[in-house]
Amino acid sequence: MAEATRLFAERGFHPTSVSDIVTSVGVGKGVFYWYFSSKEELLEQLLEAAQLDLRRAQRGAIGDEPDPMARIELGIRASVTWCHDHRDSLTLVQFAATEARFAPLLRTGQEVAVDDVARHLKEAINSGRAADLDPEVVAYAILGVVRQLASTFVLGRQTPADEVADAAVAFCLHGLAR
Amino acid sequence: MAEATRLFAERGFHPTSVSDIVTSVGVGKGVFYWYFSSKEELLEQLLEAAQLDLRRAQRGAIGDEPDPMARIELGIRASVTWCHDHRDSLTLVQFAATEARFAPLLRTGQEVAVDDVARHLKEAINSGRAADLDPEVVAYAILGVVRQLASTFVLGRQTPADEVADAAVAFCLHGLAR
DNA sequence: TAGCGCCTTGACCGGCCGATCAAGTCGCTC
DNA sequence: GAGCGACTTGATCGGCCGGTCAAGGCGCTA
Repeated sequence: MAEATRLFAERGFHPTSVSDIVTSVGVGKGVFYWYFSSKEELLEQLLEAAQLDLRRAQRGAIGDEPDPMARIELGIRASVTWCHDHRDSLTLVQFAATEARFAPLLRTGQEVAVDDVARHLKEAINSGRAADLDPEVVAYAILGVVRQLASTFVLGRQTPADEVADAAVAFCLHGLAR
Repeated sequence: MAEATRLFAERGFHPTSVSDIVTSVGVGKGVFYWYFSSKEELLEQLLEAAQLDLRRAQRGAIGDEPDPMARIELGIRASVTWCHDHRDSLTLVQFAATEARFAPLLRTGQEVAVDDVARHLKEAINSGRAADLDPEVVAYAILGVVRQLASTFVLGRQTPADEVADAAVAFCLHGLAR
């Protein structure tokens, strides 16, 4: 339920009771436990759906672009846009990452995404278009930039997604030195 | 109490009860409420102490280095090292950032650190040593890189702090493109 | 209309947890 | 040693919350 995502994101997972959710949706508590076996399972499903959706957005944006550097850029842009369009999911993911129970689930999905980026990077390094750094480390660094800029500027201030994406791409590609 | 930080970090804030803490420390519950007015206040104090300590470490590392680019590099290295030496505090900060009650406290401290970096950046840009990007945005991007690399490699795998710091500096300074 | 299974309700339960507080203990001063 | 204030104890309370369940609607088939 999208409504549950909103509530969790707005008030936090622990402070939001099952009663809150069902009241806000306008149903009885039983129907909740008919569809989900527990409050935690609901969160797991929300997280899985969010990850799936993000990856679909990334894959869609990349399409069959042949240039590995362009693929990375398109992925970054798609991620920022996705964060813009799914603020609540982003908040939820960020919370879940701090809970030992849910962290493994997220880590798995994150590793898949990182591996993807790292693959493009290896290709770019081989063709001399990218610096010869550890692709995995760089992939995590990119993830960090996107995460931080998205949560500060997209979530916090209401900066337009494409401005944020431009900044993220510029920084990731060339760093700050001249 | 350092013990409380450990417990919160290990099991999470909400799942750790006040009883857990006092039992683990080996005192009665009353003594807890003698020193802290609530469980939340304890967390606030832990967070404030952590932020203060991190900033002290950064300031100490930077010293009176005249070169703005070198100041930024020293700051990055000091941050990674601090994360290495205070894993529990880092975990705690990451959690607190996702709770609406504590986020403002953290944001304040974060803004101070970001402003610092942004100031060095402006200086570097004026002397032509850094690219002409928005200093604030770049400062947040650096923060994102440090955060992500620290939590993945320092917290997760047991990568030595200086290796992680090297990678963070290399990426932040020159990006991934060649 | 009788019977049945899917879905829904919301009062209720058991347990936990943050917070309180009456009852101390200990060390200090006069 | 009486008195006092700083500190500690742990039983106890009130409330909340995840989860259960007996009861019933509602639509279907026969």
